[in-house]
Amino acid sequence: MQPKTKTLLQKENNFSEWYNEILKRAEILDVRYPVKGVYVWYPYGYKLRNLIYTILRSLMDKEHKETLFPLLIPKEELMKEREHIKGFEEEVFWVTKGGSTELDIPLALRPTSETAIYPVFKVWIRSHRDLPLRIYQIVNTFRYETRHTRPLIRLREITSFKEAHTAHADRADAEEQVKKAVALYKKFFDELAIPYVITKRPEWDKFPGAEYSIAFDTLMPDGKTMQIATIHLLGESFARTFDIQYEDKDGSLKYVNQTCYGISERCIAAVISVHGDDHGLMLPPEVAPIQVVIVPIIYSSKGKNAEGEESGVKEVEKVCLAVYEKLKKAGIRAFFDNSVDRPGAKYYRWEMKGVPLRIEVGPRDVRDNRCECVRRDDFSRMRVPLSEVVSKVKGTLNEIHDCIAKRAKEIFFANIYKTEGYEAGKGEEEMKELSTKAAHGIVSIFLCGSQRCGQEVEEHLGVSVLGEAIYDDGNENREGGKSEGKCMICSRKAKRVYVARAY
RNA sequence: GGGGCAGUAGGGUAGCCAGGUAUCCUCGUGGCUUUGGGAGCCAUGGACCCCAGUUCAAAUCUGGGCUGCCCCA
Repeated sequence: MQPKTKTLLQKENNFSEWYNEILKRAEILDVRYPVKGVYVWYPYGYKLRNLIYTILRSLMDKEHKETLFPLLIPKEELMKEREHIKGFEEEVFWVTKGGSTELDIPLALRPTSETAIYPVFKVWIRSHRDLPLRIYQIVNTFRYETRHTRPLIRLREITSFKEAHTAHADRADAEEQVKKAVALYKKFFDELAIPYVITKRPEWDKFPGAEYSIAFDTLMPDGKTMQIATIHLLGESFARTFDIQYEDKDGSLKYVNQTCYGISERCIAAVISVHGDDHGLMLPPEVAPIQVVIVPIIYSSKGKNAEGEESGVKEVEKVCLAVYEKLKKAGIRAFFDNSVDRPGAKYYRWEMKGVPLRIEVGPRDVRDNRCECVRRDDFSRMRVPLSEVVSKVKGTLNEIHDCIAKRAKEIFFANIYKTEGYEAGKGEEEMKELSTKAAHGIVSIFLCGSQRCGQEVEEHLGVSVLGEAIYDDGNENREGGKSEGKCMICSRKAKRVYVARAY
């Protein structure tokens, strides 16, 4: 009856430990592979990954074509774009030998694919009719991280990098694409019920080679923000480096204008961390590998009937299977847990794995022609007549999505602290308060664009500047507030900027 | 980037200071009894991160490597 060693986890008090335990117990990732910063996907975790990426794919496929470029990039290509390579140089894995023969040209394992893709863009793009060109791929990329690696978050092999690359006839069209990408990512994270802020990264923190970078950040339970998506306007810099030109209607040769944008398995880390609780994972129904688990309650403690146990067992199983078939037919990912464990053990197992809804069927239910449904998000229990199972389950799954989305948003926005005046942080006390707020959330202040002021704030508050708040319109949660003010350091003209401790 | 700690069965641990017999829990397997919130009993299986050094003898001491974790910047 009493749990002995398998105690509940504590998400709030010790997020780090909670996170590692969850990955293991819910069978998402096995961290025992003997190479630093690379991990093994368990089947259950892999299924979760694929369901999440199915959503992403279907969003991408509307306007992009999926492709696949090679993992290996010759050194010359990788080194072509100066700014770009400066940003990655120290993180590149090199293949320098074939067998025992030293390679003439060292090959890089892609840290990202610009330099693999753009030489091909040069060949593919000839006329204005080839534009806009929008492609994407979902691949693994490699970075020699020297800092502390963390499953799904800081990896040496990113296994699930969705990167999109687009080429356009002019800058206006490229900028339009940036906006579309932002809208697309919004939809994606809304489906995952992950809240976010969108910012324009400061000059000193943009993607190497980009004109500007836009990023989505979410808030982790330990109060640090995590970047979960980035979108870059590349302009003509790569086009000039890789000589990607097209012939315009008037016969003139012009450089293309480019964008690129990406999402990695950090989005999975976000789903796990934002929604999970002390019982384990809590998956949005859209991406749950198992949406409904059916648990049979074979005997009641006193309910063996006179004809012997067999008949009771069979009745319960029959009803379970009937429910299972119905749900399956309705396109719901259901699982009938007919294993030998006792019911309680099954409850704990499937709660850990984040299954949104559990259906229990016992002798009493069979007798009354019903089953019992228990929600993962609030553990509420309801009795459902067998004839209404499918519609009730569908409705409840939708409700669960809305509830966990709402809960996640409330927590998120409760942890954004907005200042209005440039007086903010002027005195010791004020600075202290901001610092406290920044310790477990996001702080919104006014800053001019200079790196000096940015760094001063970073040092004083122990934070990173995420960037200028943008694309706020249309989000009911970002209640008003001035968008322009005076820099809290130098009091020059400034914009609203988010700062936080970041991953 | 700087500092600290650790690695013992599938998982979690005791033992290490002070060298000699590896502890407990969980887990796996077989069996019987059980089943409305982590079942019980019996039997059984399984480990000292790697390389070198010191030593009659190394999980234990020394050096190096690999891997993991924590704190600070």
